[in-house]
Amino acid sequence: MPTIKDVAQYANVSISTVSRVINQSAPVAKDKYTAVQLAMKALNYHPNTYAQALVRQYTNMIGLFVTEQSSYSLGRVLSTINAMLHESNKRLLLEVNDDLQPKKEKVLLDRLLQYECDTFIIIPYHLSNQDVLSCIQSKLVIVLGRQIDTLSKHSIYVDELDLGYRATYYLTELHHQKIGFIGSSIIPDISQLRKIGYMSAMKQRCLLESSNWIQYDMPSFQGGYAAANILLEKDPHITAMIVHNDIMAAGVMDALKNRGKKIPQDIALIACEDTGVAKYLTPALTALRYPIEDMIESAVCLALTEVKRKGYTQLKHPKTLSFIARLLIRDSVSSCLSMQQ
Amino acid sequence: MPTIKDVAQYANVSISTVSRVINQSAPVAKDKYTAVQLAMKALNYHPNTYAQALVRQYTNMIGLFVTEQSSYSLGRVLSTINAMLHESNKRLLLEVNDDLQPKKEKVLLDRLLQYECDTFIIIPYHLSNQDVLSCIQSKLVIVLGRQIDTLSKHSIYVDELDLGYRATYYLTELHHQKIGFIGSSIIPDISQLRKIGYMSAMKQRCLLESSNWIQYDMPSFQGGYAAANILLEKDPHITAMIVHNDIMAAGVMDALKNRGKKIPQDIALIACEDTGVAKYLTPALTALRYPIEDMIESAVCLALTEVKRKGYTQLKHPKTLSFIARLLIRDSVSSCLSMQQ
DNA sequence: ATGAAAGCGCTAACAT
DNA sequence: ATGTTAGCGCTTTCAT
Repeated sequence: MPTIKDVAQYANVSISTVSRVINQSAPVAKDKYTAVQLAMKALNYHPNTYAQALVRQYTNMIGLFVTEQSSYSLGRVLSTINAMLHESNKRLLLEVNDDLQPKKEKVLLDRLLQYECDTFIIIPYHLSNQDVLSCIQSKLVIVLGRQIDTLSKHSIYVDELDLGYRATYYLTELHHQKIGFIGSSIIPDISQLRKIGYMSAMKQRCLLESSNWIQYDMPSFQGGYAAANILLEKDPHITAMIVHNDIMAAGVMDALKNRGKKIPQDIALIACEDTGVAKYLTPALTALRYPIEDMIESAVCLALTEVKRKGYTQLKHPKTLSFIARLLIRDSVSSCLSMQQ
Repeated sequence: MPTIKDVAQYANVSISTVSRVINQSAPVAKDKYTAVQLAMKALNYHPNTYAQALVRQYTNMIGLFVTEQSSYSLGRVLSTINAMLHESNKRLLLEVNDDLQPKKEKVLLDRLLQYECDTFIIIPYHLSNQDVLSCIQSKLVIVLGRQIDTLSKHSIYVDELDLGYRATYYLTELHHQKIGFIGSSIIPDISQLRKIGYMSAMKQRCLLESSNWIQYDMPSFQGGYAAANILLEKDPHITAMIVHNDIMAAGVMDALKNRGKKIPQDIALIACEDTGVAKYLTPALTALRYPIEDMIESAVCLALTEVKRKGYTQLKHPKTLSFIARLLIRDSVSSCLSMQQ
């Protein structure tokens, strides 16, 4: 690999001059300027980012922590971040955990955070807010998907209470009254908020509620399958279910099929998260979808504005850190009035 | 951030001694050793990887290029790589392209390759082998999913001819004779190999083949939808279809449904790639699945053994660079004999 | 066994 | 406008 010295030699100038063309940090005479550019091209020179980072004290590297099979579609998260970082000429250092490895989450997160990134964007999954805070220490970290008060300027999240409320309200508008709620047993915070929304919508519509209608399980196909069966054992008269996510809902659908229940004729189904498979299910699943792209965009804006360096295109600070899920109406919900009772 | 100097001061030793404890590169007296360790803990010291990289001339960083919505499940790829790199204490620098941005593929790949990674693992998508080679130059790159002769030691791929052959053979065993073939119009190399496999299986089973049975389109839901319609217009007597991937197959299923054709009773369906949604479709889709985990494992082994550094756990060189897809039999194929003609 | 010092490739402050 | 030089944090000779 050629170094700045090689370029200087080739172009017959000092290394400072080369540095000046690279960074456009000071005026350089035209002839020397082009000579340097030619030299760089001829030698296929690229500045060593490690040497730059060492002296500049910033790295142009953003650290990202995500979990596979979390509430977000990994592909959307990554390609959105990547596109934005590309524009800003930043690089992405990635640490991915597997959703089946809850214990590795802290280890991997700690590992990532010890690296010399300018900022970190993390999407915690199993970790509690408390654990997240303890990992972060004094580092510059943007947390996605959690509302953390002590990190109010740096946490970006979906209003889960609103999400639960709206899912429920939508069903009640279609005259459903006996509505089951299936939450995730491993991310109780989020399910808790949604449940509050669910209950407040039920109350507002003057509907009864019953603990028989609430069930928690793993956010997996198997979890959904199990939870749906339990729910229907407890109360066979349920006409609708709100399910933690689409994967779990696929399990619910399988359970309903085994019991000879048709969707949406016998049971309406709505998923609180669309990880991407919802539209491929039969019937296509009505679901709430996180505005991932917007959230990521805000996160990256925050991340980049925090790292104040000259010459950056000033990114506008996001107006809001709280986002609203969008209801995607597909084919798994119909009016209770048209149901085969 | 504390530096090695701070640690040295705190522990009352020279920075050389601290370096020796960090790297275990030379014997250090017990008392000083523990003093240094205590100091590192007390100051929460982590060596600056940039400074290390600069002097060592290697970075412990692996660059990865992938495309969202490629033939591979991004999540599986990333979490497998990450787990392996974690064991070897390497970091992952990621560049992701979007499958809808074919032109950005070269730009992003070039960008990645100019960074100071020890090795690169790339999974090209739209790029031709020729383009890939021109990007690589003299860098240490492992290519996944392509059989590139001039890179024979560094390319890891699935035997696509075998894949096409086996998909076809499986259908013929179930007495299908008029078998449609839907390929991808944007990755013609792979479809071409599969088609050769398809034709050779047809020939071996003494079956006719017709150009009416072969169709190419975009590897998307819409592409599958369109291709299936064209195929059935050309020959309504087709009893089975081999489709490029499961997403495309979902489109095929939609087209068939609109035409009142039931799967597998009227048409058998098999996908050449399972990106993760196959099992959620109705009926669950019989598909061939790339052995992603094994391929990634080989890629990382190759990548790490190429970077020869002392103290590495010697990873065994993979025995083979060519992999065989696995047939996952689900519910979208039944015997032609049992069909409603 | 330990410390002093050179140097990895670069930027930036200082001369000129 | 351009060159000289110190120093970023670390590893690695080279002395001792």
